[in-house]
Amino acid sequence: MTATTRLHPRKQPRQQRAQVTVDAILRATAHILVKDGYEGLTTNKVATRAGVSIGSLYQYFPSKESLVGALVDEHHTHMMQLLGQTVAELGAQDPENAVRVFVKGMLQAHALEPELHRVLAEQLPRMAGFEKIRELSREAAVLVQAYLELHRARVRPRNLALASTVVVYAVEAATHAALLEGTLRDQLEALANEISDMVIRYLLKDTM
Amino acid sequence: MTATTRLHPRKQPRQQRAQVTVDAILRATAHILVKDGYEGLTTNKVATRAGVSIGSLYQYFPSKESLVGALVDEHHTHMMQLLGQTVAELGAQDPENAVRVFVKGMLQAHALEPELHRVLAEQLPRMAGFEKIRELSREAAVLVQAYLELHRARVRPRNLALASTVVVYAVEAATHAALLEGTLRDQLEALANEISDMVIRYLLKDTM
Amino acid sequence: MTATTRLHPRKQPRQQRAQVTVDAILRATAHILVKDGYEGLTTNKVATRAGVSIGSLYQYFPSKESLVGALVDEHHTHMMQLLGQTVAELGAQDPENAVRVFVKGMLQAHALEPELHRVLAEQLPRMAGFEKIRELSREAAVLVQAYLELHRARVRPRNLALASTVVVYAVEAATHAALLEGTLRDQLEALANEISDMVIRYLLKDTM
Amino acid sequence: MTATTRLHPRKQPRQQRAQVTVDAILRATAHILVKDGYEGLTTNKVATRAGVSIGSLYQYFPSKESLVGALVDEHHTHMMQLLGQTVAELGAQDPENAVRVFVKGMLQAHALEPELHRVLAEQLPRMAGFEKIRELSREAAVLVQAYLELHRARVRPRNLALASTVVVYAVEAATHAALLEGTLRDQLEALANEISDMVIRYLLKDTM
DNA sequence: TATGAATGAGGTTTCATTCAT
DNA sequence: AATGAATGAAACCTCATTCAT
Repeated sequence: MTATTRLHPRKQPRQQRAQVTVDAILRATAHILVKDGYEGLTTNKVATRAGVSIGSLYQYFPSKESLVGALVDEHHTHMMQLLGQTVAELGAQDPENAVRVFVKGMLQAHALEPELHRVLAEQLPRMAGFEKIRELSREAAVLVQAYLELHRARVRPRNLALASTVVVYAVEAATHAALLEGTLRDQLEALANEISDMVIRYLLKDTM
Repeated sequence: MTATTRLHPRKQPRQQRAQVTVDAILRATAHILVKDGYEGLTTNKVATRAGVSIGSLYQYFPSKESLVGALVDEHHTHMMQLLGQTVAELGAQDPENAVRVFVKGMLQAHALEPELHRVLAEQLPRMAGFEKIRELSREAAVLVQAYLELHRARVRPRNLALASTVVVYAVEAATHAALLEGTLRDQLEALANEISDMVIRYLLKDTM
Repeated sequence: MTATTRLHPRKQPRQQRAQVTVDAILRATAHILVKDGYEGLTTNKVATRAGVSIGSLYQYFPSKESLVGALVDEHHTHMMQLLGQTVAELGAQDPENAVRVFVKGMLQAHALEPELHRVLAEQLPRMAGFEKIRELSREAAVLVQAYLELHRARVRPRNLALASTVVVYAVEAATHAALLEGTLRDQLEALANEISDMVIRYLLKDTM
Repeated sequence: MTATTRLHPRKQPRQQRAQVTVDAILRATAHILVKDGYEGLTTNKVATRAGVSIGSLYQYFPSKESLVGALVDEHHTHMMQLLGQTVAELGAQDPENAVRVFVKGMLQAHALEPELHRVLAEQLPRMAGFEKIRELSREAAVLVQAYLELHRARVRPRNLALASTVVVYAVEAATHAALLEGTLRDQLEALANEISDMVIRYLLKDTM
């Protein structure tokens, strides 16, 4: 027996009924995470809200961590799908528009389930299996850096790794601020413009 | 008034040895928060590490939350002191240098106790008494906006409230990334320059 | 609504073995209350004596108070059932006999579990949920007053509310004294006669 | 070292200052007992309310029990003094008046500090040292029985021990009911008359 | 397979009491 | 004598997890 906790779902549900159960459990987990935070998340609460017995929950998730881990995976996948579509559109654009599209894409990705995203990003203990949400920035930075290298001629900063990191974290932070802190939630359009302006002026030569 | 848990220290130590005890408890709290995260923080661990009995801990802190709250206050005060000094120097500088000084100040403030800062910023449940660290950004934004209004002639964006928010969150996020994610910790100088470049180009007319 | 502790059972047992558990817990509670008093009652002692884990206890009783409250309810119900039967027989009797029957009924009701009754009546803190045992007297007084009003012609005192209160408390006290103080426990018959004599002479005209 | 807890005050205060301290402590104990019940009585609360340090409290009372024990003694002494005076007047009265005087005396003795009396009578754990309040009835019964034997010619019941017990407990219970349950507190005069009537009719030949 | 009863380690907190100053 | 800091056993209670049905 290894010392690590089980982190992965216990089995793939084969029957449709089982898939329904797994979904109910994940939805209940998300609901309680948003309502009560990670501190307030208990497996019994999840089971009750999902309308299944605690025994059934443990049929599909061998531990509390595997439960949260599965939700993190799911949420991460959703966001990356959306972001992937956005990035796919980037090549066709001139760099300035590309920035605007990317920033808007980031905002949209975070708007998917903003409250759940906040809990997953801010309140999870730092354990194996929970890192994916925070790694999202790193993944985005890689995509951005690749893009910048393709358009190196138009790019002003020389250290592209550093520049892409700065850009991604800045965009991400402003996005978080906007969606989660509430103050900016009704001026998303204006905000997207400001962030885009900032990034364009920072990254590109001879603009605006 | 809601029936929340007691959040404030229970009594002021009057003898010197009591002050020593209180300090030891707060140091132990910080140590364990950094090592094990909020999830791993227990009052018994704190007391043991502080070398005092669990009873002594509860003489001064009526609940686990009050313990963390006191640490948050302390850390917040330290950071604001440092940041306050930085801001005091700003008036004498021309805007471009002011940005560089400010960004450096933010980096220094976060470098004070970076790992503790990370836990306090990222892992605390959202409760009354734990918000101060996250409000730090809002406080900084107010300072920045005041500065921008003074130098409005040199400032490019028109919506100063939005601009200062974007700037502060961006700086803060890049700072976090740098100090906490590890990858950038040995290129702080370069990072400060990049962030400063970004902010200057975004905020100021006719530069660089 | 005040923020009092939870006072009511947490959930109904659905399987039979759960009912067995709940019963065992209540019996253990009674046993320990009698042996060690309310001060000596701890949830761990109860669980151990009941032969269940502390967790099982808290599945059914959300707090120590709810445990005692449930026992109070149960005991109160038992006593009122017995007393109700006695009162039902009263109508058929002439008043003098009715008194003798009632006094005997009170003695029997208290003889049900005299030591438990003592603890419940004498040692419980005054909290919501623990009042029922002491209210028993008030309930009995209401029954008595109704009876007196029916037989007003034979009754000597004019203030029936006062008279029934005096009678009930006097009977109750003498009963307690007899069953609990020990000195009188082997002359219950004689005692019942004395109390009845007293009440009859007090309440009824032209007797004895 | 014996296994029993220390029950008696640690030392007689010699100086007047010390007597003041002891009084303050006992008054604080009474206050908290009335306000919070025995459950809510803690030595630290007592010391704080008395305005002395916890250390000083333990100079005079070696344990919590000795503290309550001292208060019980004091209260018992007060009541017995008052009752003693009443009983002293009894000899000069004819039996019927004697009963009325005695009942009134009982009511007065209980009216001394009714709320404290209630807590001491109803909520103390059954330990050595706390029994005095409950023994009060037994002591009163002895006095009553002595009186009845002196006036045996006028007394109707033959078993004087039983009769005096019945009488004393009945009086005591009605008194408790009156002073503590609240409903009767404003008709004490009428109540004294009812109780007296009851006792006279029970005890004496050819009356009323 | 599904249920929910049962478990118990371990968490937070209190409070009578001791002891250094 | 007085202070109040310190102690720690023991209380209440939670919750992830197991297992009998």
